[in-house]
Amino acid sequence: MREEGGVGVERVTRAPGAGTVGAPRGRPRSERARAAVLEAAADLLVDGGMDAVTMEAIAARAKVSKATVYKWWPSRAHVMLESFFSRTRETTEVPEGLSLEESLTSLVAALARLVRDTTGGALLGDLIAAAQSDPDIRAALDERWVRPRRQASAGLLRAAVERGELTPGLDVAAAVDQLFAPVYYRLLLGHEPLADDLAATLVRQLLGGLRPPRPPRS
Amino acid sequence: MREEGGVGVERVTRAPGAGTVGAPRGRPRSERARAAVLEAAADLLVDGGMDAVTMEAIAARAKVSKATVYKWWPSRAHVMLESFFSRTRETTEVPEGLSLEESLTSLVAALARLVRDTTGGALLGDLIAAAQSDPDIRAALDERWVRPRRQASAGLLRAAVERGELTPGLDVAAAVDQLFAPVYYRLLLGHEPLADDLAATLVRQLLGGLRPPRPPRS
Amino acid sequence: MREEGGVGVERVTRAPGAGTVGAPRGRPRSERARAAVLEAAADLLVDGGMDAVTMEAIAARAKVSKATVYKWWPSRAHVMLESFFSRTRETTEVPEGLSLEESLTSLVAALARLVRDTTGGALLGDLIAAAQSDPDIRAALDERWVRPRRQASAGLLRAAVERGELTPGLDVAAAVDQLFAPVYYRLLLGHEPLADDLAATLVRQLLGGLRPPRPPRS
Amino acid sequence: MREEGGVGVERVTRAPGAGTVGAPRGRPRSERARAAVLEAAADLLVDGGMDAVTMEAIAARAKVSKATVYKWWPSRAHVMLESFFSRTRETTEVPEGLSLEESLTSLVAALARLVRDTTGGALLGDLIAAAQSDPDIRAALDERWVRPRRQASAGLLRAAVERGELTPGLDVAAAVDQLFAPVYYRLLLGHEPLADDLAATLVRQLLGGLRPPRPPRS
DNA sequence: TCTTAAACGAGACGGTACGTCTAGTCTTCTA
DNA sequence: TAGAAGACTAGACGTACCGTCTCGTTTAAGA
Repeated sequence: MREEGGVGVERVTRAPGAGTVGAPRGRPRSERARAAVLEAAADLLVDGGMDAVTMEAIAARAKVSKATVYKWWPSRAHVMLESFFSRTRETTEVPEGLSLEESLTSLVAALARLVRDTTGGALLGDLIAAAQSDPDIRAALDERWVRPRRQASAGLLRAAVERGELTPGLDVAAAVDQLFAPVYYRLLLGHEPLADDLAATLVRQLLGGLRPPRPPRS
Repeated sequence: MREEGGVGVERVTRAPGAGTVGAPRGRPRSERARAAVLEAAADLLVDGGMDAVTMEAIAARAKVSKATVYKWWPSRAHVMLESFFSRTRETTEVPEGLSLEESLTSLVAALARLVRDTTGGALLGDLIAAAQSDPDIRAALDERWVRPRRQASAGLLRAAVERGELTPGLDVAAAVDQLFAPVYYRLLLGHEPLADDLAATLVRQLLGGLRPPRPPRS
Repeated sequence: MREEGGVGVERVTRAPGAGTVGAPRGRPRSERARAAVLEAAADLLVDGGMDAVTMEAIAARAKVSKATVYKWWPSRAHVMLESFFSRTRETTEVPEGLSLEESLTSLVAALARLVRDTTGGALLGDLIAAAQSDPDIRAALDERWVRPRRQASAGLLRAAVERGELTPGLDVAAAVDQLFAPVYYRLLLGHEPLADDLAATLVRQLLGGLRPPRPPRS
Repeated sequence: MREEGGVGVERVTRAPGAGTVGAPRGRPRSERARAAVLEAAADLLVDGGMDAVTMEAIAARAKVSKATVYKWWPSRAHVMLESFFSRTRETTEVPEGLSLEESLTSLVAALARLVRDTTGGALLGDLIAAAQSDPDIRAALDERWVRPRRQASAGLLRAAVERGELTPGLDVAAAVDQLFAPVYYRLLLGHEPLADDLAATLVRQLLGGLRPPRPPRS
């Protein structure tokens, strides 16, 4: 029932191959319906919490038939997934000419702002929750969200190692987690606020370590 | 309706206070039913996933009336919460005589083992998921799970600062997150395995930092 | 589990046998509880309808334990049955010295007044309803309510036949029904009101027939 | 919520009026489901008594979802009501050319046979019982069952009065009750059997009265 | 006075049905 | 062919009442 192995968010209506494919037969997919569904899902989440986001409610709010929703998204989590990506045009790129510390801080801070200041935060939390019981969601989150961001940071770290700026024995995956995991952790548990300077603190503490700076030499 | 602000797991049948409290009236609560429910919830979770843990299924498996389940737990998440705590007799204590690094590693490793090797891992993941839409669960998790563990580590760190072993400018909360959050993160997203040496790596990298050991002196 | 074949309303606490039986051991039955239950049942019926008369509600309203109710009455219908009889001290006797027509009218009118003007009406309707699915109730109603009243009227009719006042070919049972059934019918269906002169009309029409008073003589 | 004042049994799918009404949108109602429910209800009643007719059991036996049953009938009594009418195609018409006595006997006997010999008897008894606590049922029974039958008989009686065959002072409503109420009475209480000749007896006794035929004239 | 025994209150328990809700699917007509 | 409308099956939800049970407490009569 699930085609193409997982969560296809961007569906290609026609194959863009070389040969003339001919116009797609029949009524084309309604762009209005697609957008309305994604917006309805986000709206419902924001002002009713996760439990309010039912397929029924999405269809009703988007003024779309339930069958139409099911036709294009296999579950409500998939709707939220696409809704999340469609409104999160956040980039993983980093400005040129920054120091390692500045670059990493920029990436972590971008995530923290997204989580704290936009509806994307709630969406993301609920998606991670949904991932606990839906492997499909978990895979999609990993592929399309976690992995790209981790790779960006991992790339910076590896380059720094090669430049001799970081220690060669570095466990890159663990280091990346030590920068980003706290943000997710605070999103999900809420035990501490996501302060403005959190990103800088995380980067500083990780790069520099927690030991005292340097015993004054005589 | 709920006493003592949220999820009471240990219910005191009679206050052992000074004054005579009087015997509890009526048929006493069935300990058998209580235990069966908690076990049924854990069993269902393990061999059917989160979606299999319905109140209906819990009652059926525990051979207990649905009304009895609802009488003592307001939602399935509360059942799982108590189930989790009742089978997680994990301690936050740390052996005496260990170095700071060893102590922290011990704590992180204990969490990683719990998450990776016991049913507590799945329970914990689902509880964090449930916390996204249930403030009651979130509060209970924070109070009874997150906070005690964080305080244990934070205590160690603060003591080390006072001993001069760690830098005074330390952001303790952030540091604790940098040690533990990666474990939760990997539990929830599964992007990387919870390797045996992860705890040691996390502690080493945070305490020592990522910079090369000794800048070559001319 | 049901002793003495059906609905025993008056329970004999001690056997009145020849020998002195001695007082019954233990705490005697609480007359207060008994009365409170019967009253609670009637009250609930009156101001909440049949559906409001649950064993739970009866016990609560009577401030009596549910177990106590079940100890003395096997079902709510039995409670209502006893409640009905205990507050219906209506007699089947007829004053001396009345004509047949007057006697019958008196009996029918007494029933009509009971049904129309007292809470006994609602009770009786609900008991007949309950009798449709509970043979126990049906038997009790027949034995303790229907039969005595029918026998009183049937006796009057049979005596009149013997006096030559009524036709010998009379079907007494059918005649009794033709006098009383309309009252029950109107109670249960409510298609026509229970007018004051109904009893007189029923008796007159049945005794005298519907044909014109005097066939025109040539 | 209920249209057309109560229990609508025959639902008009489309108004056949002058204006074009347009086809009904959506999937049409399943006739199979409707019939199965009605039959299941009757079957359950017959071989399990009134208490066996639960919505749950009806749905299960009809192999229909509970939601579907609730969608079309607000209570089990409504199901039984429609079930009763759908299988009771009994008429109120009377053959031409019969005497008044024969006509009335025919009507009463038809009712008695229905009550005694078909499943309609039990259905009817339970509907009258249900009417005691559900005004909706009471109204439906009155409108669709009691009233039409009473009017048929009342018409015959009134015509006879006009022909001079019956006394002008006749209370028609009471007379009709004296013919039919005994049948209902015996159905509900069961104190006497519904004998074959009951109808004839009731009619004869009412029309002719109970007094001896005619005192022999010298 | 003390023992014994039944009735009583409170209330937890295993069940069953309730009536509602959402998930998904299916069927029909319309655009 | 997509979409809208909406009926359908399946099954969990949380509640209410059922009738039973297990306590501790009362209230008498008998020892």
